[in-house]
Amino acid sequence: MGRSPCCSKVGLRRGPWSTKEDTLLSNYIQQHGEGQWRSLPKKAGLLRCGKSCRLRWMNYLRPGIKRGNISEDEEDLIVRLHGLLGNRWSLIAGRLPGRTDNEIKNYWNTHLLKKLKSAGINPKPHKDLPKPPKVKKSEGGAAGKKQRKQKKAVVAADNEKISNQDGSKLGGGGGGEEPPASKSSEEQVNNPPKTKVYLPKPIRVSSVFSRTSSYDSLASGTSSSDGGEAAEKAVEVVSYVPVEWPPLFELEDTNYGVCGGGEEDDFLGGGYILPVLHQSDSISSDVNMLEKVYDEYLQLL
DNA sequence: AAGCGCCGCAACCGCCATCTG
DNA sequence: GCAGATGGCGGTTGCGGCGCT
Repeated sequence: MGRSPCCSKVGLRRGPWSTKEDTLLSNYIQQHGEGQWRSLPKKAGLLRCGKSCRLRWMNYLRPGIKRGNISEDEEDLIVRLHGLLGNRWSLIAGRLPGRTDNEIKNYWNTHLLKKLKSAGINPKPHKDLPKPPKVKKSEGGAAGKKQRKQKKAVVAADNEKISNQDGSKLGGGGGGEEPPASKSSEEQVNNPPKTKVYLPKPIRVSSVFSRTSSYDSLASGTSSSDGGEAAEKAVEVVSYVPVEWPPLFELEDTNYGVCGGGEEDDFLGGGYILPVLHQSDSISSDVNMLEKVYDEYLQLL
């Protein structure tokens, strides 16, 4: 590659992971939890750098990871989220339970980019979108790394919430992702993070729009990233034209659908994409959460 | 069957934010 | 306030598989 190895230490293995290495890593993390990636390889008996271990775990070994077979609905959502968020793959991945940022990034670069281009659309990478401000330093001071873990745990907690409510039907995805070392959701409730940016909650969504409507909407302006102004962006975002609700997914998606419908906010174009929960208050809280998410983004943009 | 080129994906790298001492 | 450690993210690379000639 011509680059220097990420780890100064020589003698570390690189390249594809063997099943034995996977097993070692999985076993270690199951026993000791995530974290301490630097020291993890040594403790786990792996000749890998910590970063490599983390990547392998996050993208492949973590429970609940879905591999391949990205559905049209997921694809549609990716396109739409990319229109909204740009190349913030981790955020996009957060909306797709079981999908990793790496996978989505690859899928975008290999499939969707071509698809969009072949459709006469030139989706710009939205690099010129103003980056959302990073999460401010913790106000408590001592929050520290815990807060970052909390940030992650919020997602996990949300996933858990969903899975608890719908019986963990998310294909082992969002609900299945349970960072062993993350704080309990209880703790999240007691110590809500004071982050400015709400991490998107991985949810399973139905496609609110036809394929063409997504691509069309992209073509019609979402990709016009040169503007980049907040209002413009907002207009672009809400310029998606909703179509009639598609039938809810079968099986694992039976509990997810689309709420709203452009009555209030047009997050992701015309309707909230929300888990259809059984508890009405949960619905409203999620609506509020998404409102916050979207409002935050509008402000940031 | 062999050679070649393309494509997809796993993995790596650099950079940045944050925490800790 | 500073430096080192750690974790996370996005961009990029390179290998292997596959199809075409």
